[in-house]
Amino acid sequence: MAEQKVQTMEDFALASGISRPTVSKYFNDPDSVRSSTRQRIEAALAKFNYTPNLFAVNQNRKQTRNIGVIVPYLADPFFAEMARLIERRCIDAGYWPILFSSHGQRQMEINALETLRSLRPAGALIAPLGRASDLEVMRKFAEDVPTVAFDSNQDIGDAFVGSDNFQSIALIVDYLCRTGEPPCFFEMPPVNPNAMKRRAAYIQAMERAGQTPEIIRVGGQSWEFEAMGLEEGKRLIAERKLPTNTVLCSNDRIAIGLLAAAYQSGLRVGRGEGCALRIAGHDDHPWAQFTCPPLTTVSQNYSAIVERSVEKLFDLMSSGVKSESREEILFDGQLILRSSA
Amino acid sequence: MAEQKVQTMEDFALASGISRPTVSKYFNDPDSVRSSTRQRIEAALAKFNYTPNLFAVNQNRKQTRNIGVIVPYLADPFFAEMARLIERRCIDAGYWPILFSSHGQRQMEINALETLRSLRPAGALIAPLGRASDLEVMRKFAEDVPTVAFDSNQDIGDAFVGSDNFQSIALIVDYLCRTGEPPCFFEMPPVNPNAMKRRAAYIQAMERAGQTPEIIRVGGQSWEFEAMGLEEGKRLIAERKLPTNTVLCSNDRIAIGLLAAAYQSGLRVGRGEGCALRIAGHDDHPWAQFTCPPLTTVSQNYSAIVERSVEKLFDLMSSGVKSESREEILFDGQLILRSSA
DNA sequence: CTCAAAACTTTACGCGCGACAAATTATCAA
DNA sequence: TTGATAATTTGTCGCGCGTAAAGTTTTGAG
Repeated sequence: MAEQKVQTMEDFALASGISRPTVSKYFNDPDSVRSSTRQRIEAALAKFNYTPNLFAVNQNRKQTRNIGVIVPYLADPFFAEMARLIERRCIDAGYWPILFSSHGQRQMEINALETLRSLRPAGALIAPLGRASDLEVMRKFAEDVPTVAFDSNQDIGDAFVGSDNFQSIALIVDYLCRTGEPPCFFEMPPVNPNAMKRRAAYIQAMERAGQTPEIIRVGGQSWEFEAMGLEEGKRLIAERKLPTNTVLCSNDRIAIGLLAAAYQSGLRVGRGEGCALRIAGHDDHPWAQFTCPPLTTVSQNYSAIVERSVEKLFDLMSSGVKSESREEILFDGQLILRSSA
Repeated sequence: MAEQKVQTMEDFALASGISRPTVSKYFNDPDSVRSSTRQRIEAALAKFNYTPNLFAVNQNRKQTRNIGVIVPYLADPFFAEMARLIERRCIDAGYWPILFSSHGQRQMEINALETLRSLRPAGALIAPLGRASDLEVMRKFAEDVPTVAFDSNQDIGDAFVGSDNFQSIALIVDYLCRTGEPPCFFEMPPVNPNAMKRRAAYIQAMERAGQTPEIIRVGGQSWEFEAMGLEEGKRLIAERKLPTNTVLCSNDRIAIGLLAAAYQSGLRVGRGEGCALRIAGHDDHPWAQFTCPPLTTVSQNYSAIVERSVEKLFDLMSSGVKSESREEILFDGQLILRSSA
């Protein structure tokens, strides 16, 4: 079989005995051609292993099928998992997700936005860095590209999808108050609005329960939450500065660090007899089930958040009009009882 | 200021008073134009915020500046970290890394390769899934694109960069034998050659030390190593089937699961008095320092592996010729002593 | 000031494909 | 069989840019 090189759609059309425009139509929507034609094309496809040149395709299409996905920190399994779900969902819908990580750095986020823009994406799903974000740049981006924000509500994009921190934090505060000493609150660094909201939600929930809020304050902009939880935790334990024997951590990564600190300090964590400390988290991080002891926490509804984000984005993309009002969609968290609290 | 729309390079050239070919030259290499010209262009750039259309650029360039990066499982922080380092390195060198995750699935890896191919990348850095990989497809890909494989040595690509499992496993086996009961070996699922090599290395090291190898066998192709370590570990402990009081895990994620199993079974882990079990891992996973107790392990030289992979790829890209011999570059591991063993 | 080299401008072509209009052919119901 | 309709073919244009050739200007050394 003389396998001539089939590089262009022209070549392929010739080789398969179909005209180029029809082949083009097929690639845009396989169901738009007669089934007999489709079969002939697919037979040729199997033989020649041709793929349209994505650059040429996207240069000419009015709208590309690219969807940009930007997450603040890919080494955080929470975002890795979200990214995984989003990718799958987009691919299934016939789109091409392109993943960027800001790696916790302002400039990387800006770069990602610029690169993304030059790809003329049909839409974007963005979890902003938060305080480190350049909102100006992001707003300009969102003016041109349908954008859904998730996780961190920075008032950018045409919609936001995330968790209701006030509901979820209240849930676990109530649980902790009901089953033992009221919790103090181990903050995460104020990198994004979630940090602020969770703190406020904690205060609100404590006051409603008639308790005095106690907050372990944390500064900085670092995303190395585990290290922070460990170091700060060791110090607090050594200096006996923990206000109560129950600690609610602003997120699970902080809790993982604090669990390590407790272990290294010889404190037994849990809600049973002989335990000196209760530790709870927030997010239901993929590895919260493997900590020692397994972490009691509030789950974020990963799949619901992804599902609605993508759905909302597709709506925006197809409608074409910029809605004047920014929609905010919040999902409830769920109590995940394990043995750490 | 009448800000006319500057969309194309033509517009931009007109607006900045420079000819289009010169502008084009500037974007390809800012140093290739006279500095006075460069300043004029950059002044206009600040004013008009123009970016060349990536699709048009890449369609015409003989070689794009895209570099494909494929990892088997992005939710694994080891790969997340590797991806992060690779991305940074490529961007610094003026390339555009595009990240794909196979999510542990054969078909996703094939898709990634196909999508990547249609981006006509200048090169690719691939950590293959391993046994689940379609080697046929991968080899065909590597015929057309300069490819460096890392982490998992599947005999594809023009070079391989990774760790010397025989060196690293021997290191920790010797340490464990020297300081206590010789270790048994808790396998990872045989997803890739590393699994096989580490097992073989363990056997070799034990025999050289005059000890009898004891292997806890694991099957399947799952990438959920922690869950496997936890469940299998609980079973083994409950049924008292652990051959020795020292367990060397094939990687840190297995060890994290086993640590959780030990904790939940009430076994104290460590090398001190009153400890029932020693557990060691392999890789120096980003979170090995936060386990309870902190994990003794062998580190992989992340930065060296990344550095050499990227360097090797750039060599291949610039030389243009396919070297007839496949180079294999292995780095030594280093003993990381913490308190789990 | 002179002159060659370097940098620039002008002009033109082509990349691979989407999109469209007009002409042709295949399909299916009556 | 006929006609209407859907599907396909033919032909043609243009997307935004890289690239090359040929002509023009600028630069800097002597």
